[in-house]
Amino acid sequence: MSDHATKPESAASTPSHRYTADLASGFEKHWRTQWESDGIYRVGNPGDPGFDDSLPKFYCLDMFPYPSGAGLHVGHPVGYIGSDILSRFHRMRGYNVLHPMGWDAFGLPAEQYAITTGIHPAETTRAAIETYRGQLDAIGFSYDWSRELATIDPDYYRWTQWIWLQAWNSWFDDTCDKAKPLSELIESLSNGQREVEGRPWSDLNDEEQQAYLDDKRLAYLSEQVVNWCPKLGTALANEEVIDGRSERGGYPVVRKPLKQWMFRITAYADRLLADLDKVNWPESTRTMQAEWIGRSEGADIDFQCEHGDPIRVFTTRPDTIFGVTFMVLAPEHPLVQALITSPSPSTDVEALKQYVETASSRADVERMADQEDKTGVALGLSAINPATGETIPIWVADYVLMSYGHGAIMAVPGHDERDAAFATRFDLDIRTVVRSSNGPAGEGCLTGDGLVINSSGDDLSLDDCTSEEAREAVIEWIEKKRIGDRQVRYRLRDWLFSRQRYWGEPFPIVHDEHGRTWPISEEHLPVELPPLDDFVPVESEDPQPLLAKAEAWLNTTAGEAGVDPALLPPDTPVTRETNTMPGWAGSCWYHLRYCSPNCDTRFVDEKAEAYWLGDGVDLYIGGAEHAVLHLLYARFWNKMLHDLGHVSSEEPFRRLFHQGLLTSWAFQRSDGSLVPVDEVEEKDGDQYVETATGASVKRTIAKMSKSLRNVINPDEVIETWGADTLRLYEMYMGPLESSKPWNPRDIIGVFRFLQRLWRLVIDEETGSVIMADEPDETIERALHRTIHKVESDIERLSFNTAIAALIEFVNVATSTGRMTTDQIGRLVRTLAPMAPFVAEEIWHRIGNESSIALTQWPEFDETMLVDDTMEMPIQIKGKVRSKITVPSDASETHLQETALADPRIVELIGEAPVRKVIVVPGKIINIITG
RNA sequence: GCCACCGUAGCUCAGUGGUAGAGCAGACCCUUGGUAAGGGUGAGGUCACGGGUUCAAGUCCCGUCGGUGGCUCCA
Repeated sequence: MSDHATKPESAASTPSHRYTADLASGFEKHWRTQWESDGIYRVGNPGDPGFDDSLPKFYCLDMFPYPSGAGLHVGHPVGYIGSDILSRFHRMRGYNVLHPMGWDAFGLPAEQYAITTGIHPAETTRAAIETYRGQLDAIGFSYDWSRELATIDPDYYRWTQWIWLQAWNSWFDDTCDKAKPLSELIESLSNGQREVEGRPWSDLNDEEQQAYLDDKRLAYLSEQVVNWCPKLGTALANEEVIDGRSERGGYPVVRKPLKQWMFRITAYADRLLADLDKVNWPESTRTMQAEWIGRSEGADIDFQCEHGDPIRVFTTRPDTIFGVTFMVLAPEHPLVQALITSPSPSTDVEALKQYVETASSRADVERMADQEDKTGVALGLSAINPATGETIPIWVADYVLMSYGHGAIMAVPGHDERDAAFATRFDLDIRTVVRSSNGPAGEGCLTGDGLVINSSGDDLSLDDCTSEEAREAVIEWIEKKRIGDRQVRYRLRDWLFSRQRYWGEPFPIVHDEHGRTWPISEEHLPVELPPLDDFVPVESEDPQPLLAKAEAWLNTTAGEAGVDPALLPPDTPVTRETNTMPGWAGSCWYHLRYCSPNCDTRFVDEKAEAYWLGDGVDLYIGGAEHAVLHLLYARFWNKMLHDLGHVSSEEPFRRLFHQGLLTSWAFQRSDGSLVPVDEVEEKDGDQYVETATGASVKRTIAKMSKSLRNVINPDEVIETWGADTLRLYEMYMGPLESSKPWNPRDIIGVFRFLQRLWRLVIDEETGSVIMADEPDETIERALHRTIHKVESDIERLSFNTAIAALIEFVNVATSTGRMTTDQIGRLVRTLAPMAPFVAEEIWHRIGNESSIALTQWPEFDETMLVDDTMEMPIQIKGKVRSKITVPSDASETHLQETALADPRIVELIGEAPVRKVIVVPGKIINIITG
């Protein structure tokens, strides 16, 4: 059999059955085809014929890729190889394994490309998917391709739109902390169980009712200041803005008021935070999400103002209230706006007006650039510190943000660095009211907790309290005086969900001429993207979504668009929503769709979902760069769908693992600039010079990127070495989670390992199997140890050590003798999850008919893990001085006697008295002398 | 500035309180003889540094230095 593998070698000297790249690629191609036609990686669902739902399940998910035109580089498959090993391992252990793959295919790059080339994003994306699929297949992944999906498929985004409508039709009930259908709210309003600010529902007119409901929805329309990126022609979510620049592309982002679709993710802040304790995720990722959600405990406090209403602030440090020497309002604060229109006599209106205008027009980049250099203007008004009764000035400054708390702060320059910088800049009072509990009343700004001092007033005294006690006392005091109360605040903002681009899911909603919104009914989904051939964003003061260009599609009627006639007469003229959903939409729920990718009656088949996702995805592997974006959004959608009864588990991804970044060598000139890899030559072993100039360059490690020309294509690696070598090398490089550099010179190491393994069992001259009739004892023991080691290493995703164990075994077996076919079978089954092609080939050569992927994982015998005799080191005072060979089960007494009788030990101890002998059976003997 | 992780052979990395390990590179020997060949044998270590705990520390604790990642006007 396997004559596909006996391709003659070009070099006459090479034995014709040696493991070479040619030989490997021959049988790799053969098995790929065979696996595909036998459908061995296909898995059914509960209820399907032959599907045994009493077996345990393993849902092993990869973060699906965005198929870019450039194709895969060797960094992409790192995580995929890891998850494939786990999937294959679990299949052999008797699990039903769901291991799917798909495409995150909406998004900016394809559209940016369309702008320059005019080629429709659908076309480039489909082509990219084909490339990716071919590249992934060559690596030998065990995906169930019958479950393949792409977020751009109308059959897929139909349900993305359906989920969005669920959110649009829901509200968050604070009293039980979960989402409910809006119909329940309407019912409790109409039957009088609930009122609107003291008014019965029936007293509200139609418009008021609508406005009230719209304000409750989980997906709602809101006019707000957004992160507008002129270069990308779209607004971005907070999570997509880094240091005032767009996450993709790094373009400047400015603040602009726009009417946008939002998600009420803040309603879930406490649950998203609390449930981080329920998942098996990397600590760092949980910390990042927790910090992003940013829970702060504190209090709201009202400060009486000279004129008008009191100013409400939020503070986490009520214990420092005696140290409040001024207040600061955000430039967008209503009081500031009011003062500009009707100024008080002491207000410098011109200065104020100018400051507010400058602040609002400044991009966030600038605002953040000068954190040290505080700016601000005095309002000419004052407030009263409720603790001291003193009059304190009110200022306006852009370091206070309207979007957090109440857009106003009580400034405590003695104990807050930002307030301190502001006070110093404008020469305002600084008062120390906390001292360090162990040190002297300190110089500088103590921002932590301590002991409260200088804090006594008429009806409140905090002196000598700890900060903790003082906080409680102040909260109690303000609550009693009814000037404030305890509060918890989150840093998390609602999620801006509209984009002004073309290549995304359209919203299933239309607007009537009165500005009211109407949903498309379920049976008319999906709202398909209209065709468009011009993708250049419209340049205008008021940003125009691209879909506005599709005029024929844009202006339609309620009936045409699919609005329920019971809601709106079919001939009502309506305009469609022109925003599209962001790239994150499709990835929020793809893990659900994989359970039943072709279900056309529901977004996911109920029984399939309950089986595969009853307790969430078992293992989710993907990059750490999604820690607060995709992973937070997907958790939010999952919770929402869970509340509405559509999804079983509270959390989507039970266990999460981040693979490390694959880096590559890069070369640097003496001035620090980078040189492409292909313009560098090696000299004298460890020196590198730039080919063109001969100047010496320094080797560094950098991300793989086109501009450095240090990108390695997996196709080329497979061509040169075979897919098994690529898989093994990527796993052998180091721990899966660490970032590590691709070093072409190391690949040959794992290739040689496969070659030695092959030579161990296949005669290189004849191609026949090298067999022993009787098992060799040493090999048998080593094999049991190897199976044990590989098994426990795979379970903890430590593939590099598992491979090292296999290398050791092959080295031992090679120098010991031959193996029986039974031993060879167990060896290749142990190898199969990591190097499936060569394992399959040998498996068949030793006479098996069915695929190795469908066999059982080999067993090991505990008693075979230890040898009969072992070498034990003897220490004298903690230093190894000698070694003895003893039976493995020797008693402590026997060990002690043998050790003390060892000639070298006798000599070293000499006359010194032995004070103590520590015997750790199986490990070590330590002799303590006087 | 804060948080997390890391520092072991020239490189990339294992190492579970108990003998310091692997692959690659480099050295030597054997085999082979035409462009990434095979086998074998040496060599290579202040486990970043300084303290502590322990019979025993690469491993646990504290500190310092260096690196990586993340967060950062969030009151």
